[in-house]
Amino acid sequence: MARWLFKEEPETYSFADLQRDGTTLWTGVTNALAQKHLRSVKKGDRVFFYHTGKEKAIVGVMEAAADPVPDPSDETGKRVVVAVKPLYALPSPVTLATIKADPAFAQWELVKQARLSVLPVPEKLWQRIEKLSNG
DNA sequence: GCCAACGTTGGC
DNA sequence: GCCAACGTTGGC
Repeated sequence: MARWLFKEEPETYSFADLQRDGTTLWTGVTNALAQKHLRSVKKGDRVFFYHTGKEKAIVGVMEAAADPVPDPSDETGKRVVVAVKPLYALPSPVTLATIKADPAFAQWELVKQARLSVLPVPEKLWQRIEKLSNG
């Protein structure tokens, strides 16, 4: 099972919105590298929900509810979207500042490439974030 | 509000 | 097909 991080502005769609809806289609990813990552997602993969913008923190965990499917709104037929469902909110959000302060994350794309909206999370980093969240 | 990073566009 | 110019994004 692979692990990922998806970014979204909470003003646009927050983790609370996802918990309310029960499931949603993760759409609007247009960047080529982000799309490449998105196509690699498999049903059952775990995904961190990162609130970008003002908040800049990982706030929850969700799960890919299905494999990626073609984006119906994309005429080229090359883009995909992924259905996700919420699993649980993190005990406490893990902020970007916390992540940047920890050398373990120095090589991670979240830090190195700020504008990437879909990125893989190495297993060790995932566990470290869960640990940071638990205090 | 500014600026750096990066992606995209358009002229050649 | 290259690359400069431009626009957008996201962090500070």
